[in-house]
Amino acid sequence: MSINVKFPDGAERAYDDGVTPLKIAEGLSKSLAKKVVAAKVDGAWWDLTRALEKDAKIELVVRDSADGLEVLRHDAAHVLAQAVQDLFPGTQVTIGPVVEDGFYYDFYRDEPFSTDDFPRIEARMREIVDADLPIQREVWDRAEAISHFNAIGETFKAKIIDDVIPPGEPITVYRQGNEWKDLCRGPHLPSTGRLGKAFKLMKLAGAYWRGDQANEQLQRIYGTAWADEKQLEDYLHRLEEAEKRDHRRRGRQMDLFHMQEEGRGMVFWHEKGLTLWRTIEAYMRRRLEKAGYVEVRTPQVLDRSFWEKSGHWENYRANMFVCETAEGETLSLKPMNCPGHVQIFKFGQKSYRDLPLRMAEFGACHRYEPSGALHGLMRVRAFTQDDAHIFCREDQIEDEVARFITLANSVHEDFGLTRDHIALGTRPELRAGSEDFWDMAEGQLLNAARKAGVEPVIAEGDGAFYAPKLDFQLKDAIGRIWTCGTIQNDYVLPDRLGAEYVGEDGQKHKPVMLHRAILGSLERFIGVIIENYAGAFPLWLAPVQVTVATITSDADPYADHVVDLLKRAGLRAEADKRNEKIGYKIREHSLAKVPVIAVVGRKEADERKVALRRLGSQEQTVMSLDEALDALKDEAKAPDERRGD
RNA sequence: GCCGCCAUAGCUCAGCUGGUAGAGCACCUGAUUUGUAAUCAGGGGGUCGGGGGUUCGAGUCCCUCUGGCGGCACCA
Repeated sequence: MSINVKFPDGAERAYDDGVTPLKIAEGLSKSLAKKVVAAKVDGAWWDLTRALEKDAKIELVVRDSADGLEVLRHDAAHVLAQAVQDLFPGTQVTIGPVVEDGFYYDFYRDEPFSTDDFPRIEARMREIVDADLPIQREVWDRAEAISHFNAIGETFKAKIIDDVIPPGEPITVYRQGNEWKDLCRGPHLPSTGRLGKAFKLMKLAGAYWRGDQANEQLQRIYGTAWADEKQLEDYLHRLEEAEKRDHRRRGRQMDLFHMQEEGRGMVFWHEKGLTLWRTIEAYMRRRLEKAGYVEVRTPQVLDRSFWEKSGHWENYRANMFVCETAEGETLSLKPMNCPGHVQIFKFGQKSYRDLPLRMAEFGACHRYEPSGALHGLMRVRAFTQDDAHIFCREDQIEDEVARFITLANSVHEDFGLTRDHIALGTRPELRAGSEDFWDMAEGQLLNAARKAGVEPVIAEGDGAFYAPKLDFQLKDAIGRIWTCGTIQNDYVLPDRLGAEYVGEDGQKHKPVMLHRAILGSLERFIGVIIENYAGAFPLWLAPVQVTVATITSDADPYADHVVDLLKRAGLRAEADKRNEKIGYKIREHSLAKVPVIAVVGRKEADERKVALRRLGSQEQTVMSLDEALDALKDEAKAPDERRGD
């Protein structure tokens, strides 16, 4: 009997019964046989040494493809697990999946691991690779597998079979060498040698069994693995580059902000950082005003009874900063702006003619975040949202959401961020409202997104407890994804707080409230753009736009004059008149990422000129002062001003 | 909050197995007036995160607290 195999390019060949993908690869070319790590048979993963069972379409997966890397990383996880169990008897294995750029394995062991153990573990991993242990797939009986894993003390594996693997699905066990084996879906390499040496253990972390805080605490070892050493080096290099962009480091270097012990999760904004803030805020105000928003401001601290009415006391108390007065009142700092906005909406009567009412606030909120969640500017306890609530009729929702998507896209682009995708967070497990309500609310967001020409990626269960949401996932200059911007269609809060408007029919109706933010919070967004631009802000955002550097003190009065004119032209300019060489000044301001350095010496002063030098360029352009003022004034326009919108 | 790691001058870091703190940059002073990514010389600066313990002796070892970092959990 023979087996007919179809290749992705359409070619077909016949093979003897029992042929394996590895044999097929060997028959095609030597180099392919070397590079191949697994196969896909009729679209399903297939081990190289597993015989084909019938006619099939086959795809050979090579090590440096995305699929191939996944196989390598999965094997690396197994090699890690074997190494750990060799070195630390009594350690139980749990799960070891592939993640972006690498893999991890969760272990259960009484004694903690230390990163000091990594060299030993890596060395043992290399021995396992060198030994080139054969890896074999075995199909086990379900009950037998459970009792076997229990018998050898691998209770987590037994639980996986019991709880996770649906009955009827085959139980596959991979044997690595003679002794070691692991429950695994596969596929795996034919032998450990094929993994190669391009792997490295990266970090150690705590994790919970099945992600639940109530369960056993496990120890997670993260590693990375690549097709070859070059790729590994490149990856490590990328990590270093990303670290250099770190907003916490750059924030310090550029004197933008700092944080200190007594205010965990609270930011001290320095002059330059606040300049950046104000530039962004001013830009947003222009955008919002043009988009038909009104701006309001609501109180920082409100009585407990207020939060009881809004439902926050019941649902959000754990995250609220609560305080008491000498007179015995209990108050809370606002964790959100929405209930306050409803009060403004409710003040006086609203008519359908007032809708949609788009109410914006740069709202300073405080939330008690768990200490372990705090992270630089990205996760803080005091932050300012570019918040707004759009009160509208149900039939206006889709249009408003679509308009919002358009606005948010435009804003994000102006900060050099490109959209990766929009996520639709659907009903979470704990939620308010009926299934019908959720069907309707999710449908509205989906339709609205499509109306704006976007097909959202579904994020199952990611919605808020009262409403589904659309989250903007943005990609920065080095390809990292950040969530900035969200919109939710809330039917619950306006109802709960008694917001009403008078409709065309003269009757009272309940408005729907769209919670939305474009930047998210100013803090976090500034963190994101610091990393996106690696501190080298475009001219319109740079805290210091122009430094006028003198060559000798002869040019000091002229430098002051130039700075004065630049400031009058609306530019943020400083003079550097220090008694230093021009090379030194250039170097310093270049490292400080000042976009334009204007060098002035005696010659420039005499001729009323400046020599402009742009960040990242070695060239100097000498031009008249007036020319330079005009040019810089124009270049420093914010993107919206440039467009004239 | 949980697990692991870390905490030395303003910053980046050195300080081996315990023997009473060091570099570069920054800062201050002086000299130098300089033409496009670091001018030279001198100087000041640290209760080694806090507290406790072991020891003749602790930056170094142990305990504890605080904070930071990396994950996990959380993230309307």
